[in-house]
Amino acid sequence: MVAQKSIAEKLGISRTAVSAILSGGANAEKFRPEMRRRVLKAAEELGYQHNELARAIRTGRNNVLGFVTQSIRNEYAGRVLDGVIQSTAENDFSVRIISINQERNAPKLAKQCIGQCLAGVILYDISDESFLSSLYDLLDAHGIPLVVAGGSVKMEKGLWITSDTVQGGNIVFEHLYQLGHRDFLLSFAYSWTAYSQGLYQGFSNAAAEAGIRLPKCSKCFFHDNADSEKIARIIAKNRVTACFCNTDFHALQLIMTLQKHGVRVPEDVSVMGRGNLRFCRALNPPLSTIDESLDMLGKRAAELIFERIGHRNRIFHRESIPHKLVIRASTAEVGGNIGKIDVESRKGRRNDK
Amino acid sequence: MVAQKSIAEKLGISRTAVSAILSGGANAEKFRPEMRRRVLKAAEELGYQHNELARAIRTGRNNVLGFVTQSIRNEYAGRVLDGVIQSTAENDFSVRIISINQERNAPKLAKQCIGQCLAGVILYDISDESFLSSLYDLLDAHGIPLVVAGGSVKMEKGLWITSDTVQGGNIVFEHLYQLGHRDFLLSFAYSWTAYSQGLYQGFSNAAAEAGIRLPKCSKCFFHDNADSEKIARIIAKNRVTACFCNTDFHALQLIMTLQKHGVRVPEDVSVMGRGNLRFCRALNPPLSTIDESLDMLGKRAAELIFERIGHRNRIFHRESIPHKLVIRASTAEVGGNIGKIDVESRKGRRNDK
DNA sequence: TTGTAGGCGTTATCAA
DNA sequence: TTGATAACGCCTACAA
Repeated sequence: MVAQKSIAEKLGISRTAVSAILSGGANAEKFRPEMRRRVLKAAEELGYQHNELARAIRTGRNNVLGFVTQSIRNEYAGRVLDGVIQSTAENDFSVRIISINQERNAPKLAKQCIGQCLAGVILYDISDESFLSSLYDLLDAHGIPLVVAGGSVKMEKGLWITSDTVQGGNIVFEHLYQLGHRDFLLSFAYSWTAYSQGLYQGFSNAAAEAGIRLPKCSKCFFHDNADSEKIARIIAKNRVTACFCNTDFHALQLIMTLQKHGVRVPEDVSVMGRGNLRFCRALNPPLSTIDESLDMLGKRAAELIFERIGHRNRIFHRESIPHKLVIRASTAEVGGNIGKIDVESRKGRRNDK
Repeated sequence: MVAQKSIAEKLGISRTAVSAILSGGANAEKFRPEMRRRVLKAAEELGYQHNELARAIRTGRNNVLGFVTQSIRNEYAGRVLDGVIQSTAENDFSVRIISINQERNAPKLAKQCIGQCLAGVILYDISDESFLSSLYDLLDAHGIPLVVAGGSVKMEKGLWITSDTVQGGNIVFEHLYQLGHRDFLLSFAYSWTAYSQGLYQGFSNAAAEAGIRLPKCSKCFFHDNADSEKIARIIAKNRVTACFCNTDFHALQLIMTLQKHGVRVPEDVSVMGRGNLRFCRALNPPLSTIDESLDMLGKRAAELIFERIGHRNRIFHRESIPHKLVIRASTAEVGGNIGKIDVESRKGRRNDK
């Protein structure tokens, strides 16, 4: 390996000079242009490669961020990571992936992060409170900032960045309400998560403001494919005209099931999802959904770390990223087809638009 | 930071002893159990954390692999990365992500890899030959092995691992042929890639062996949603009973378009995709497809690097991973519905099953 | 069985 | 403006 030493020896100058010039900071300015040119030229000729590890060990800072997640093989995590990478690339940092399947071993994870001298750690989609808490403490003891992204735990320490779920539920309601819908079904998977709770809260708050008290059937959960049949039956029985699913996958399943039973989307029932996954636009009808701006989430997570690096005081910070409404063709105005299908179950329907 | 030095000072022993004992190898065995216990206990008490960077700089090897890709936000790359991570975790390595959007700057990338003392580099889905070639040379000069995964360039140096596209095309044909299909349409996006070429070759080879000369209409390419209308028309006109799309996304689009026109899948036309993406099982009908075993691809890529570490001789190695057939409900036996729909365009059809 | 000395490549500090 | 010295944390050879 060609190190600074080789250059110094070749030119017969000190290693100090070589280091200062190659690092290119304010120190390099002090040297004569002639000297600088000679060093740079020699470095080029010898094929010198800067050793980041040596720099990191000396300065005590390694320009690497850790990205911890349960699984990287889903589109959601990929988008967050993409945002993190964008931000780190701009700041000459790089990203290390740490995948902890179901394991929640804080000391072990902290050991990895500290051993690699990470400048900061981002967790995505991990919501085990005691795990997060002890991990935060362990890293904090070494001055390593931790950002929890997309988690749904309430903890009064550390840096947090989440999607604004309440706002998300809000804009879904507004969109559907403006289309004239008054009879809703919320079909949620993972209903126990804070994420789902937030969406529901945002939706029902907005509904309340609009003078609509959600009937019992409007909070309803399903978890697998089989249950989308159940949802379809509930929709038919309860004269529901709009359904909000908390993932695009579930919206997809529901649309397929509805269509199988001859229920048209959006003519008979409007359907919305969440995520704006890549397949949404390929569907028929293309799926209306809300987009979490997950790349922005990742980007901000990295930025929060950059802001914290160097400050050792414990700080509590929480911020959220708003959802964006993505209107496609799976949602439409209500009313055009009432009475044309499934007449019996709809005869008592009020049209309170 | 608590280093070995602190432990040595506290116990009044040499740093050598501490290092040997903590590293836990054969050298540790030489020390008295009593001594070992004392050191381990002190390490625990003081909160000692092993510094990987210092170890790496001393030994010259950093247990980190680089994973380079254009974009990490798609399901394909995520799966490969997942496989890489699995394999690295087993070997106490970790993974660094390097995202190079459209940029193909080999010297810059090599600099990053060398500067971080990476033990090896995996490229996924990058097919620029001159870029790959010079990157290989630059890394090779520093003894860093490079694995090209999923690329489609033919180059006679380095380590290569790809999906067995010919075999993939083969099993698609076999599956459809066994179902009685004789009239095919291949609808490919990115048709210029070696990947697509391989699939086509595998399919047509198998067809030739079965005594079927693919008619002109059997090689047909489309790139966006609008064109799936065109494909649907071609299917109707040419009495096609089975269609193979080279991505699940395109299969999805096609199915949607066909259904919109009242063509039933699989009763009227069988459709296959490639990728086994997550949405496949949520479709109606669930999509039959071929799975590339991308996690296996990533796993093998990492293993190839582990095998090469330490050997500095240039070597050429190429291997491929077979596709797996995933049969769902979008493919079915031909014949049940011939003549029932779209009679005009089908009346001349031969049933040569 | 344990300790000493030296070095990996870099940077910080201080002196010249 | 440049150089000498030391240090970061670890490991390896060799000596005791």
